[in-house]
Amino acid sequence: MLSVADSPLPDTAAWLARLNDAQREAVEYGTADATQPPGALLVIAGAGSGKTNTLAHRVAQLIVKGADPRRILLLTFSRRAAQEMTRRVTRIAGAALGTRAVATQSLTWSGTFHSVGARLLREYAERIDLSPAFTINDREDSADLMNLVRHELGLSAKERRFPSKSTCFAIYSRVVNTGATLADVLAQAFPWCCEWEADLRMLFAAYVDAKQKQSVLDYDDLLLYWSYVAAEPSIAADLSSRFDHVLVDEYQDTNRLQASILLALKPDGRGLTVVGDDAQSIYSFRGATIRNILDFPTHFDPPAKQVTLERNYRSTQPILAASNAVIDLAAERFTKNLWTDKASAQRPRLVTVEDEAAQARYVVEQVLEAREGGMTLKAQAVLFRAAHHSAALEIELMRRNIPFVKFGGLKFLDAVHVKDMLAVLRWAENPRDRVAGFRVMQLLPGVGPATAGRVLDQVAAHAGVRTADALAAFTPPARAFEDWQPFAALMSAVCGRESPWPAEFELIRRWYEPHLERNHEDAAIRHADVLQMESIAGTYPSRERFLTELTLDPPDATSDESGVPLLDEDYLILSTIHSAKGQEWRNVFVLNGVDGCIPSDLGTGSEEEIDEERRLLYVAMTRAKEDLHIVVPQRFYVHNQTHLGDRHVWASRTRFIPAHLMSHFDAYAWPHVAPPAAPTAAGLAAAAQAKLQIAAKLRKMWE
DNA sequence: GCTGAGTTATTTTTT
DNA sequence: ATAACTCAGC
Repeated sequence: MLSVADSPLPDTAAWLARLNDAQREAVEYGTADATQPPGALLVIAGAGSGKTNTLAHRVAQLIVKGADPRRILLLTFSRRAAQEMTRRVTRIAGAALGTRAVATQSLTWSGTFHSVGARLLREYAERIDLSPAFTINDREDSADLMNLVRHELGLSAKERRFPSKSTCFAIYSRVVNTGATLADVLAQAFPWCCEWEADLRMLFAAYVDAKQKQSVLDYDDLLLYWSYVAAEPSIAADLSSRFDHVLVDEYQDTNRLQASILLALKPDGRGLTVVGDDAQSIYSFRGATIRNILDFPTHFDPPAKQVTLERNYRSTQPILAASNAVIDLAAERFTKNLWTDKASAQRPRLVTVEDEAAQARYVVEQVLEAREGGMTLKAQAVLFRAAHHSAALEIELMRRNIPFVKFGGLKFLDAVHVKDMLAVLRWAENPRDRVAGFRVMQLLPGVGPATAGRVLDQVAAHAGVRTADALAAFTPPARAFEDWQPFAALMSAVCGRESPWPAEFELIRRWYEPHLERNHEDAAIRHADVLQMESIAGTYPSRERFLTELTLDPPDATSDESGVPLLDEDYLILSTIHSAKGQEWRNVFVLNGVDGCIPSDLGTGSEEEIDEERRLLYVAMTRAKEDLHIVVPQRFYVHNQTHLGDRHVWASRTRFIPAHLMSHFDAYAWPHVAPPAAPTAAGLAAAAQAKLQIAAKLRKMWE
């Protein structure tokens, strides 16, 4: 890793001077003349090594050196990363370009794979026989469509229960994203569904057929269609020539399909930059494969240039040492070791508490103590493996009136009332969208699946007739008679665009209000959500943009979760580990550092799965800048995990921190039962060993 | 054919 | 705690 010799500092622009040598090498590689894209570049960037900053500087450098920002494609995996990246590129390039900052306004092709895919597909739709007015189904919608198709095929009336709609969809999605066969996916990830292989195959064929007939795409289709477009000879050249530079963040989380898109865009790798960290690959359940990043260099001839960022700017040395020790036990050898010069006497804490309630109290107490010491709530975060792990803590926080925001878990779009409203809009936007129509009509009392199905068939049969007219002509069942007229009138108004966007939203809301009132005890709270939606709707230029962007970039939570604080207030961060990727906080708590949570009981099938769980813990630990607490409840309450009902289980410390790593931690019990004066390493090791053995024996009983 | 009550099974993480 | 399915009653 040399670079100083190639680009002596005096020649380097001042705005690059703050980067370290490796970062600067990554930024400047092949940019002497940005109109001549260099060969492929792989940046292996460890946690906290300034990855986003480096990528942002590289984009800025390309622009400074003459690249056209409108011809730069900047792809990230998550929406949050996309926003952060765009923000930083704009700021850094703005500073570097001075008065020419206007140029950065044109960095238009920046976003998640899915959102960029959606934009491109709308442009190319006509040429691939796809309606440009296609609507996008989120996961729930897709599962609903799967369900509809399943009933039509008669797969619901079997002796043994068919997999649930979301399981069916998860299987389908995995097949698409990994490119593996259905049989392999079932065997590896869904062994309990193997017996349904033939039926599932039939179901998926019908599902694809239904999507095409209805002009709806699911998330996977955005990638799938894109990859086909990119491979289509008549379009490929046009598509790849519109981007001089393609930069990809979080490359370790891309799957086969995404890699194929990149290769189709830049077959020889010229102009292609990917950044990632193999040690932070935690999305294999979505089909992400670590091979993408490991094999990247050799895809090209000559092989891609590789730069490794190993200096960590985030965490103290003790935190980093513990994290390195954890990841070091992975079966696969990793490509780097992080270092820092941030000294600290405070080792990460490993705190044993009695149960989840005590865990919640411990976190609250520590958070408040830190805040009294001057650390804002926003500088602190609580991380956990699964969204529901924070339930006890959320209750405690509400009880004590501590504001918090939760990332991951329940989504705004998952709330029934939000979905109802959206279904009306989606059906108006795309009359062929059966899921939407199906949902809307069943809001009317007296209309069930059968009636709704009949109406949809009639609408579909009279292709030429406007949906609204077909509705008006329909004779509803007697019980739905009163409500039918206003409903038909509403659809007529909305489909006919009688009131412009966003006024039509209000029309729909007024129609929906009585139904909301009738169907929900807590209508008032839900109504507030609908009103909030209405004001959000007003910020979008059109119904189509509103629907697309809401599906791809959903807001995080509904307002009925007590106290979604205003943005300028201080609040504690609660987040799944997955959603915490790329973030950092001064004070980090990791909940349930227990076998069964990390690693999850569900993910201990194979060596690869276990290693992925290990990387999850690594990601969680490396989020901490100054203080890291891993909390280990001894007793753990399990909900209906088996047919035995709720019960307590005795948990043992996560296997990822075995006895010989304990020297990296301050281990103590809370509240202080016995003073942790000098817990000898041997004593701790023996205790841990005993616990592990008992836990293993208990598990063995059922094997 | 619709609704609501009662029964039974339910695998986490995200675009 | 919830979704999905079945069945009795209208």
